[in-house]
Amino acid sequence: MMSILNPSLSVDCVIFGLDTKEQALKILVYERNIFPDENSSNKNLKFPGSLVADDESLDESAYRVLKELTGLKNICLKQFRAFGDPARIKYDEEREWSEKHYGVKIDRVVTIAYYALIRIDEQNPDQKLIRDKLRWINIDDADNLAFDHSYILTKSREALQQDLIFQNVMAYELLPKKFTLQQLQSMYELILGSKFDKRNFRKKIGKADYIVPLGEKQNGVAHKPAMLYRFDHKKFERSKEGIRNFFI
Amino acid sequence: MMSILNPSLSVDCVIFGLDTKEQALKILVYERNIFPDENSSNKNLKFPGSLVADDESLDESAYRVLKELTGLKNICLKQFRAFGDPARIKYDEEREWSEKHYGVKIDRVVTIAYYALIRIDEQNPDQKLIRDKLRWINIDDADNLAFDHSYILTKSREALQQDLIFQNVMAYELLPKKFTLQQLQSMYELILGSKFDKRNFRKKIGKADYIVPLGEKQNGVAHKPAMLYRFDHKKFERSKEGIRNFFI
DNA sequence: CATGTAAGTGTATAATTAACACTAACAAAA
DNA sequence: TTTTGTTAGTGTTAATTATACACTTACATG
Repeated sequence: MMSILNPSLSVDCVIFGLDTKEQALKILVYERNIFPDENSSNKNLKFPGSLVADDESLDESAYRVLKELTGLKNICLKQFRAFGDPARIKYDEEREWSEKHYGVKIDRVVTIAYYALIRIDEQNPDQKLIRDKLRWINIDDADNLAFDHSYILTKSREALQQDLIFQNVMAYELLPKKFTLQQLQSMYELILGSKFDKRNFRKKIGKADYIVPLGEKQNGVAHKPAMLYRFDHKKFERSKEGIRNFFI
Repeated sequence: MMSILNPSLSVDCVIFGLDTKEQALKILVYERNIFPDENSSNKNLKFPGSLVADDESLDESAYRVLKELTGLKNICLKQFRAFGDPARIKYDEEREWSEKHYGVKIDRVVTIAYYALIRIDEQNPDQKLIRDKLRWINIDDADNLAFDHSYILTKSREALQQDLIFQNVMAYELLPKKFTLQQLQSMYELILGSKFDKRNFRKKIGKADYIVPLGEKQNGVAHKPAMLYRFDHKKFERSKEGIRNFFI
């Protein structure tokens, strides 16, 4: 039994996925069909989202969306910004689609935006649950999305970069359970959009006790096999308690 | 002519004020009288805020609040978080007050929170405009505020600290036009809640070209007069363009 | 067994941080 | 006019961290 949806409040989820094989950062988009002539553009693509039910918190709403639309759970969502321009809904077609979709009259909608990080991995059973209207697109191709979602994307990426640099966020969700240091470095590079020196990177990693080497190596690769590592969540949490001594 | 207020959307402004004389960080609160027996507690105190009008953006709404309630303008507001627990309104008295105040039926309200920084300064003419229901309270005394405003305060302070450390935000709004390095250091210490070494602090400041010494010194003080400095906004903006080279 | 490919490793230099104590300049009081 | 109290202002050293840079190793494949 669904509660009443608030017609002026929504949540939207920017879901970043790291494609380790393609070495690409992608986002999950929901495809509608409200502009039939625009198959080549992104006007039909939006982020997974929903109006907020009157008895749920914003976080609950975001997790509900994620679960309903993608089947994903146990992933970490982070609220990063509210978007409330009265003209966010740009086209009549979009408003009509929304009204039909939610069954309520819609005027102005303020959306609370979240981002999440997951890995794109065919071995990952969760992936099967993603519905057919959803698909991954490369983040570099994600211009001109529906509503103000391109702007939301820009802001989400800024927030992610900030969090990655300064808070060491949950970016490890993006990697497989066992990963190589090259994959780790590549993740940083993809998110931050810059390259790092391999040796210096590994020196830093060496100091992080929460990146722990398994005894194990890659196999089946046509080159020197890399050591596999895992991420220790407990040690990570403990390390984050360390005092910040930065200023200015 | 006022537009229609959205009964489920509000903005709230956490306004930090630096009292240079008292060396204290304060916040601006609005006093109501809905719990007559609670003069000693903070249950009657809330942040300046308002429901959002249907034709204004969130930012516009926040600036309107600020101007209507305090007369302040030209100060920088920063959105930092949305708060949407359905049980944010804790007491019937609060709901009744809100309904009477805004003249609409109120159920669940999601608030978008902003913070701002200003200096508390009797020479500052803006200060005269602050209305009688508003007053400054010391940030350390600000427990048990109305609604979830104590929680909002905690989060706003975290956001401010983050922004101060990592972005070098507009904290210079907190200082008088001409300030001493001691005042500057004290501002950092009050916001971040820790102490710094004077010499090391000044060494860092020395590298920031946007803190420029006026030729001038303090006078009338019963000790060696300090050099006065000013803040150069243009140089500051330029310096922020510098590439961030942090990672991990 | 030759080839291609990514893994893995060390050092020297520069830059930054952290810790630490005395003298100088003023107003007010004696 | 001298003394006292108070805050301003200043430099060095040692430790840590950041940066730049090139060759050898281990595997799969042909």
